[in-house]
Amino acid sequence: MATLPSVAVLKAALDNPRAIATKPRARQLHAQILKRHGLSAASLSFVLSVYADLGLLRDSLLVFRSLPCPAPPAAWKSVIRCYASHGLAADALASFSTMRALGRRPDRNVFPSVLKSCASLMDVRLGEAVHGCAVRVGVDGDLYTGNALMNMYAKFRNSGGDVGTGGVAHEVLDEMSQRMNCGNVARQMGSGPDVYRLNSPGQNEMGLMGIWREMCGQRDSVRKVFDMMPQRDVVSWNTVIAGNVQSGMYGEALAMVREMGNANLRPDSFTLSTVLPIFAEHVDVRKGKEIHGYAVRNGFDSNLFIGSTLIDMYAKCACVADSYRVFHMLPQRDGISWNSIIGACLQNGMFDEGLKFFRLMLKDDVKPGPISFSSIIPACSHLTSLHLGKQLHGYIIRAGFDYNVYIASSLVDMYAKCGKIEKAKWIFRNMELHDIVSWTAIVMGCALHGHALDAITLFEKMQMEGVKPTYVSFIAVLTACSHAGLVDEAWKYFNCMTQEFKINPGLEHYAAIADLLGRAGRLEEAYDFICSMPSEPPSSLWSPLMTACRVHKNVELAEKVAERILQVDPESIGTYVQMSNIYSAARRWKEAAKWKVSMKERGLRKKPACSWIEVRNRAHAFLSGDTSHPYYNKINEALEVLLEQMEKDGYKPNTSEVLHDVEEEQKKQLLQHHSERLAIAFGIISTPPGTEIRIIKNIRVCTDCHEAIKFISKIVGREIIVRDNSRFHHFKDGKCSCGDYW
DNA sequence: GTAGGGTTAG
Repeated sequence: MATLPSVAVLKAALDNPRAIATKPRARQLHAQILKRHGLSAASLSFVLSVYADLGLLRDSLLVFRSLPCPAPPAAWKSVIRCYASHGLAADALASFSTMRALGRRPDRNVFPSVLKSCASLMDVRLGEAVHGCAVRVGVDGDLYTGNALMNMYAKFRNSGGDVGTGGVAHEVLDEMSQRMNCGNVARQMGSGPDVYRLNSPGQNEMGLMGIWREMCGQRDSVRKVFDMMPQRDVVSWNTVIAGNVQSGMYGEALAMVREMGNANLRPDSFTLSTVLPIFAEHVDVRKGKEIHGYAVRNGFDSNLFIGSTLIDMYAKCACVADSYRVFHMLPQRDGISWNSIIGACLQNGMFDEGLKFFRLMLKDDVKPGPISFSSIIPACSHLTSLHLGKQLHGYIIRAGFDYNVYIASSLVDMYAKCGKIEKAKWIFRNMELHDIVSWTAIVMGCALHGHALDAITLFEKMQMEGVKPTYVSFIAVLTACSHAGLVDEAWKYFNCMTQEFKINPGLEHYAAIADLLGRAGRLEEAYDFICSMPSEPPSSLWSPLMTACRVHKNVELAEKVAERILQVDPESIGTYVQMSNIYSAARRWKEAAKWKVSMKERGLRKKPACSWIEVRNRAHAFLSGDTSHPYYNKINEALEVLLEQMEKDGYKPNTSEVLHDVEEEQKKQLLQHHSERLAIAFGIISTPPGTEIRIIKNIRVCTDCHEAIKFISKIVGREIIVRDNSRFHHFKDGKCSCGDYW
């Protein structure tokens, strides 16, 4: 049992309350003081300040409520500080109001907490009122108060048009003054300041002009406070610099870093981690490295904040190797360092590595937070790993993160990309709040699964709910139109985007329209449309048209397109392959061979068709004609049995898809062993009857396989879901969800 | 009183 503190210890504690560093010690002190000094307001408010310093909200409130009314100013200060440090801004402000209503004069120590609360509630008017109050009390020249003022005004300025949320605090105040008028403030405090916590957002009462005036005003407010401060420290400079960075005023921010020197202040770790994101955004590794060097010379490189900012900066500049180096050099790591290195991998398309770091993080006993999950779930989407995604989803639910908008959006995307569109829709429906990203994710999901009408309906519903479509969401809705052959709708959205929403169409939008025209067989129109682009079309825009030319057997246009592609991208493997295939399909073997030879001469190799399937948590990959799988014999046997039944049901192999100059029987054999058929046959023999089979393929399904899979789905009575490089096909009962349009 | 990591993209 701990011994009670002696009189000497107690005396020491009174001189230096910060020496009490633990909750039990604080409680001991509390008990001792009660024993020696009784319930005097002075001694209790001393205990209160100790509790508040330790951030013990409950204890602080208990002591506060036991104080005789009205409480001394020091007690108010402690409670306000405690509320503010717990992020309970509304409670902090309510207490501040009550304190003033009771005639307690605030001193300079209380303003930083109050101003911070105004900033976090984004309450511009209240913030200005508190500023006025600080001026009247005569503490606006105080260093801490000045710094807090600048921080607040910078936050207001950077919030852009979000001033409306300030209504929350207005309601607090309105309610406060009503209660004040009713008289019994002491009774309210008795029931605890919690009664002031509100959850309904207020309305924006300010007109556009008002907001505009406020914004212009705040541009200067930060600077005005800065200029008028009688003394400034590093924090003052850092605050203004951070404010500038957050509102995109990079030039001014960097100029101020240089100016700091004239004021005899050296940039510290705060300054550096504030300006580093500038170089990340501008992809300027050279300048970023200079800062890194400065950090090393000044011993800041082991700082966790600098570390994660550096990792992020290098990643954004595509220097992941440097991100790794910084990460491994860190003497210790927190959750954010891990999130940074995971994010660094994912931003650079290194999904497996990202997952590796995620596992190491767990092994290192660092608990993944919401941000870890919203970073790692997209890795499952990219790798189409439903198994892993489900596992993580389970973790997310257990941790209670499933209501986080970021995470929910990434889950919607993950399930859609892993073939589970119904699950994606279910999660979307159950989200309590839909932002533009979650809407876009579900619209895109529907588009990929060929649910074009759902996609369009959702896109319209989104706008009815007041969410403005963006660049990316138009890509999603155009993709939906493109996969369903909805040419008129696509044009409608394309025009609506440019004219109504003033969004400049990007490559992706052009690609969707061009792709659509091509698929619809309007090849010349597509060609002209691509040529109408304001800048030189890249090869990625032409290649869908090339595919369309192959599908619609238009050799002449294909030649024109090939020429355009090779102009911008002479190494385009796809073009050589496509041209060779197009000539083969036209039985112009000589020209086909010419393209193949010239491809070989350039040392270009075609990427092989590959299909894979997850069975019992393992991925099994198959190449076309692949005999290497341990169960190959069984797979082949299954394919034979299936083929027999398929032919009885009326399946006729479409050998025109085989672009080799070989005998008819051999062509059938080649078709029979396309990678997707091997994967499907393996799926049929290694999973329980009746369950769905999910295949992923790296290139488009050929028409013959598409036809064959329809028969197979009916014969085995199972749903077969095939994801190719652009969309999903759901085969069921002899039909495909794409309606044979893909 | 100041600082670091996140979701959607044919």
